[in-house]
Amino acid sequence: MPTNETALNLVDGLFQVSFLLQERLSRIAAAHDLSIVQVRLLAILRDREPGMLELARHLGLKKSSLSGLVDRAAARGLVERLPSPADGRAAHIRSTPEGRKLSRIIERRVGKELAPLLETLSPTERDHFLGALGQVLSAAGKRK
Amino acid sequence: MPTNETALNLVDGLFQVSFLLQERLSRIAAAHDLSIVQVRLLAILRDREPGMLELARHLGLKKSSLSGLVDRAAARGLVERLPSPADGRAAHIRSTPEGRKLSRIIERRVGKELAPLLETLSPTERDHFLGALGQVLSAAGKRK
DNA sequence: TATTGTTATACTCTATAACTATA
DNA sequence: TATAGTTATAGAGTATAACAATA
Repeated sequence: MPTNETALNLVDGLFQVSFLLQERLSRIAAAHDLSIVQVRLLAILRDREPGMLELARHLGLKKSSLSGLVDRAAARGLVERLPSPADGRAAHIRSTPEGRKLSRIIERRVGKELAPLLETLSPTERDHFLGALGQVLSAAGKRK
Repeated sequence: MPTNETALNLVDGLFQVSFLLQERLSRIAAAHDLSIVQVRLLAILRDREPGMLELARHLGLKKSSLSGLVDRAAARGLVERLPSPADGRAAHIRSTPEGRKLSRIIERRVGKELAPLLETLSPTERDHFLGALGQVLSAAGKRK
């Protein structure tokens, strides 16, 4: 069954690439004293000011886990808590200029490190690759 | 520059898929009271009996980090330490039958959960996808 | 009562530095 | 001296459960 064979190898290859990306990102983040989850936090806050619950959902965390995460980011001046005008219980989280700057630095650095890994692919191959990734995300409901 | 555009989207798409995989794996592992790193540990031990340093290198960890990791896995009866006959300082780590069984269960479960995400791709698309992943790994030096 | 968020507590994971035992 | 591994210690990240304040 060659089809199943490919499917199996695909799962394997996907995880190998996934771990590769996580390692690279982790190393780059660590060079700026950040963890992967802090990088994700800053990335989300680049175009949003969500509440704690919404942020927890985006990151797949419990709200209590997020409290500490935001505490540590806030202590470093990367994010700040804003009281919600509409709801006295709620807080909105906003990244500071320094937080956004750091996020951009990380993003650029990651792009620069990963570019060589993609340059061996022809433009056509890249298009197909991107298409396949899109289909996977779509099938997972991560894209409309 | 459409080529750079695709490259940028590719990095983005790769990370989206990567986080998707990590979340799925994490959830499946957690259902068996395992972390991702414990799953990786058991996977490595499926066909090897490495020493602590070699294991640390495979996992990208410091040897001291590995001590605790192996401690916890051993306490659950998933792995065991064997004295090295050749070197009195060294230990070899071996997975127990239960550890190997658990590793197979996780692997099957992951395959079953991810299969639907790949079924939307045609056999040809899968081949191309697998080829692209292989090229990325190759460029990263993760493959000969 | 229900919801938003924090706090208390406990555990895993990781690192650095110091240590033990063997080579 | 050098190497394989453990231990001590510290901090991040996560979860559950209990709590406070507001809706």
